Amino acid sequence: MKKKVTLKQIAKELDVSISTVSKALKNSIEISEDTRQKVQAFAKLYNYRPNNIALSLKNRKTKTIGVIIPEIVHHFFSKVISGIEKEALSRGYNVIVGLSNESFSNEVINMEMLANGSIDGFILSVSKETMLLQDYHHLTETINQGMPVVMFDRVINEINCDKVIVDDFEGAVKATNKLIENGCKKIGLITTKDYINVGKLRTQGYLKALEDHQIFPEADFILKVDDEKLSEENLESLEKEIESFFKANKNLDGIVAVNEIYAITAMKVARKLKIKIPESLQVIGFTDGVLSKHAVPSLTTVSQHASQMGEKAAELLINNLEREDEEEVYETFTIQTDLIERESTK
Amino acid sequence: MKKKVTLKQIAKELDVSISTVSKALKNSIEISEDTRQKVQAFAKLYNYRPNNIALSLKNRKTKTIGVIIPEIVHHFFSKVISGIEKEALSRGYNVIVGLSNESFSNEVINMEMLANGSIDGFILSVSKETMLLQDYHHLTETINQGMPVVMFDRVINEINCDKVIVDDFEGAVKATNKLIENGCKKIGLITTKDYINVGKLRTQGYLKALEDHQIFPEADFILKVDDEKLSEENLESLEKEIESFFKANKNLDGIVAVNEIYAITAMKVARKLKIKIPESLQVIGFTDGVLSKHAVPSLTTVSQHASQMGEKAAELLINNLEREDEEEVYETFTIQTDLIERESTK
DNA sequence: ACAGGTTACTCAAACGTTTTCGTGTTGAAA
DNA sequence: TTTCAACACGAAAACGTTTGAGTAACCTGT
Repeated sequence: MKKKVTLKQIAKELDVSISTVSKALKNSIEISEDTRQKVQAFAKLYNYRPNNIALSLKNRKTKTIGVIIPEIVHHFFSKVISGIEKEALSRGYNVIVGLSNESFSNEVINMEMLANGSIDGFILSVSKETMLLQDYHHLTETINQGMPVVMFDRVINEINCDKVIVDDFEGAVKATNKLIENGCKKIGLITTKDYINVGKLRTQGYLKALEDHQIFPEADFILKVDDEKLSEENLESLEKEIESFFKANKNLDGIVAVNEIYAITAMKVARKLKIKIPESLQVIGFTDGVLSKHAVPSLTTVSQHASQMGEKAAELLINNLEREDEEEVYETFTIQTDLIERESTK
Repeated sequence: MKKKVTLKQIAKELDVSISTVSKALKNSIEISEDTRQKVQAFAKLYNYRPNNIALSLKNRKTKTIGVIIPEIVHHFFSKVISGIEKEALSRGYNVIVGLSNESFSNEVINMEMLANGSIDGFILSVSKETMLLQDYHHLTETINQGMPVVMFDRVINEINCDKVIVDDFEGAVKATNKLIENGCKKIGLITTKDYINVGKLRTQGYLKALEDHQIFPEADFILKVDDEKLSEENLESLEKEIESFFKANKNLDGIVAVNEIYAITAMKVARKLKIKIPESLQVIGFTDGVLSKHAVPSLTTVSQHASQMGEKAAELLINNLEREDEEEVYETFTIQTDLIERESTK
């Protein structure tokens, strides 16, 4: 077991100073051709690699970015991470992830753990609890300490930083328009409670599209799912809610759902109620995940280009980190959505 | 913007030495009650937090573990990560992820990036390409340098380190037995090429179960999917392969598929061919992901307890890191599978 | 009054780098 | 022979922390 070799050890072996070794490895002209070769050969032989931690300490930067997300077992978020990772790797950065599990305190703990020198900047999407509590002190504090932050998807408007968001409003408009074009007259919406920003925006988009087509929005056609009681395991309550929603509104011929699970579950319930898709009910979801692709019928969906979001977020952060001048102009980048048409619409 | 405060700054402000500040904050008895209070108050006021990087350098350990996986947009792997994260957080460790994207060179690059001091140990599942090439020098080298490694799921037997594996063999036996119990006579297997270890083991389990019940294994009943040409987007080739497999073996009444996608696709093809599930064909998959849960009919599946795998892997690694004595006894921990019965079997 | 013992601190080294500045040796020009 | 640049290298500081060893100042007992 040969431990990692350091400059000091090389220096001792070759009977030169540490500085000489360092310079030789950097091909400094201060060092004679002779010693340079000797040092480099030796370093290669012992597979010398500079110690990252020492470099981080010296340079006051770690070349690592911290990512905090609510959960990772989730197509959207894992896709965003893979986008971040891709961009990070290509620019020589590492990615360290923290999971908040939708909990405020976990989010705070994770950020504090990372903010003490471990990383150069944050990319994050806040937890539901944080949005509910509206307590952003951990965000303002880290930003105040001079650590750049990029928020994505679930962003906080009051916080002054770079942001990458999906054009949720426009996505919902597109989806709703599509259904209207396809002849739907009674379009239902399955959405979340309003404190989730993206749910709210999508709801607004849905309403806008109706308005544009002079369709009067029926309050009954909107189901706001209470997903407090909804866990990965407990999907039955969701099914029940949707089932009574369908039963209460038998004449629905189109559904916009603000996420994949809602859409898939709606299709499942429709099947149970012998409602034919897409003949008598057309369904459009959000988030182009595995479920949409593999469902039967496959689900028409609004793609949010999660990977692209991640890449953009990483790009903004790294640009910020590597910018010389300290001008603080924050950018909000909007990712356009695409409607991916599959079998659940005509 | 107030930058992070250091010991040195506190020392200067209070006109004491750095050591005094450090000791005062650690409640050392060497320091008088008076100064201790003064220092602690000041530190609290300025929200002092020790710099992690400096600590890492000093202690020669980073309290960070590196995780290398083939891809993250994948229910199994993201679940493993969440298990790792959970255990890591509770023991004060951070998690830094590298994605190999099933590529050997990416795996090597990622490992090299992290092995130079950034982390204390690795948890990894090797890429397909690595298994194919059978080039493990990056693994042996890091282990030789004294960096602990824990492999999970896709492990290399030749490498001497802690391992966490799924009892793939037994899982396949259970699945196959279940089908036999349920009255299936002609059970097909949809599997991968043999170089994927887990695919191989599951194939062996399938064969063992048949043998135990004196059922002669028909070579025709085994489909080895060539997933070189299979991407996330390109699922049609898979569908075609399975369709011709079904057409060539019309009398199949049971299917064991070694992963979720194969199983779901098999169900999709069956539906297309008007084969009723579970009446005339029963299907069991592996990996209890979202697809299994939400498919119609929902899929009976062999659960691998991915999250538990992650936790165990992290536990093994951290135990190893924190063990005083250097006894190198490597453990291989096997996670038992569970058969989760749903609608795709009788 | 003085040895010996507390008390409350400071010093300095160490972790592994990079980099500025300093310095001894050489060779050549004056 | 003197002077000065060029060359090749070393010393030391710095990043932020911890910690063992060193040291003043004071107190206690005889």
